[in-house]
Amino acid sequence: MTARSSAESARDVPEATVARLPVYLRALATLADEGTSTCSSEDLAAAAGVNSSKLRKDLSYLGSYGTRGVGYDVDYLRYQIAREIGVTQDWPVVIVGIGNLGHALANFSGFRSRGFRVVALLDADRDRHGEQVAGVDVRPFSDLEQIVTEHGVAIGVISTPAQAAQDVADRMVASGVTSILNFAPTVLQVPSGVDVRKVDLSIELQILAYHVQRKAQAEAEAG
Amino acid sequence: MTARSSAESARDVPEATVARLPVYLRALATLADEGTSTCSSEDLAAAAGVNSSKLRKDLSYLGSYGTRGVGYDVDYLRYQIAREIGVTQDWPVVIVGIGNLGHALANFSGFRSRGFRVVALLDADRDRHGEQVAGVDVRPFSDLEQIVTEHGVAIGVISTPAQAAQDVADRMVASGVTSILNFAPTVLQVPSGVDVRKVDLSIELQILAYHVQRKAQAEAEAG
DNA sequence: TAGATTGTTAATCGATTAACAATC
DNA sequence: TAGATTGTTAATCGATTAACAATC
Repeated sequence: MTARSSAESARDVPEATVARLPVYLRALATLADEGTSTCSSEDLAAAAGVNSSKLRKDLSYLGSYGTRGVGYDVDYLRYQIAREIGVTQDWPVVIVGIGNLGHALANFSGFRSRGFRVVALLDADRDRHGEQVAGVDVRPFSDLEQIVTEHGVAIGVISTPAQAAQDVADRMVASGVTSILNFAPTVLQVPSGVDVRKVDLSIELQILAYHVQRKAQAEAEAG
Repeated sequence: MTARSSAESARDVPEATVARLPVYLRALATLADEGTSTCSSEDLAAAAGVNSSKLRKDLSYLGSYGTRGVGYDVDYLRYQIAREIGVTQDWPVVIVGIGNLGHALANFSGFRSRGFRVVALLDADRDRHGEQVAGVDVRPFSDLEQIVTEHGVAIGVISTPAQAAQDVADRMVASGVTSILNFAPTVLQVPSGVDVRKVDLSIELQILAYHVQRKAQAEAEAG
């Protein structure tokens, strides 16, 4: 619909690349902590666990931030990637479902250090209201809309049981949340334009189990 | 090296398909709970959140378990997928790092119901030893090798801080673990033949942040 | 200049999807 | 038989990778 201004950095970073940018960002942070000020694509690729061709291709979608014959300035590249992802600012996040997992998420230190700020913890269970987790009050789920509006929350985290998740997602979307990280083991239906990413422990384990079984079969056939 | 016996079910299920099989399995379980005994690829695809072409293509790698003009028998297909993944048996799992997240994982009920059994919880911190979490004793990390050998553990879960994770992975691999689910925010180096899957909260949030930012930019340009 | 390393090209590989023949 | 739905084909799309020209 809108003609893309050629002045702004080329959009249309492939999804696979977007998913790796945070990995590069972390690898760069580690290199910086170790006192490294310059690195080659080979160095950074090794730290990120990818091959250097892929790394250079990924970075090429953002711009030309390296120097031929020299490599990349760690701090500079770090800033450019952070800017591309959008974590030079802080994102307010709301967590719904303060059970075991919700507790762990609320206490997760990586939140704050990586560009996110937990502005509210919500739970449907009255008995939890008023309780403090990681210095934040647990409040009624019905406060969702007010909190989202007040803090301009765009990202919601769902750590409720599966049967509550769809309703929570619906309420989040209705309140203005456009991106959801779902830990509940269920498929969420959301309108187009809303992004959902899911983290599912038992799915991950089942994928691993498949490979264990396959390796065992391969051995049985070889032996 | 070994000629594949043509009698056994065709191996070489694409990785993308393997990652979806557990999703289908869960959707089938939901359908079964609702009393559905037969479903079309359209029904199952909707429940799994994929399109039906993809579903049928995925299932075709396992065999021909449907009936043209009719659909799939829910229980039968469920068993066939469970068998393919390898979750008709129970897999012993060890969790290392019993902090907030480790607690949540140990208490996770989906473990048992989905083909996994937590046989040990290990932590380097003496103060936690003897503590019980979800009915399982927390034991010293040095017990790892004995436990892996005794129970034939192939799958290990790492929920330690980042700086401990590589050492834990090394010790797991040395003990005989061939598949690792890593919750620590660090890239693990493992020998070939060992599978690692990682779950990383801050990476997931950053991917969402990127999309929120992109949507905001698109709106700004349109408006 | 010579050596090093980026950014890009082009070939390859794997995944998705629509369409439809096979068949219940 | 007619209608429904699978399993498969083939076209398309997106991701990966090696190779190398550009250039510091």
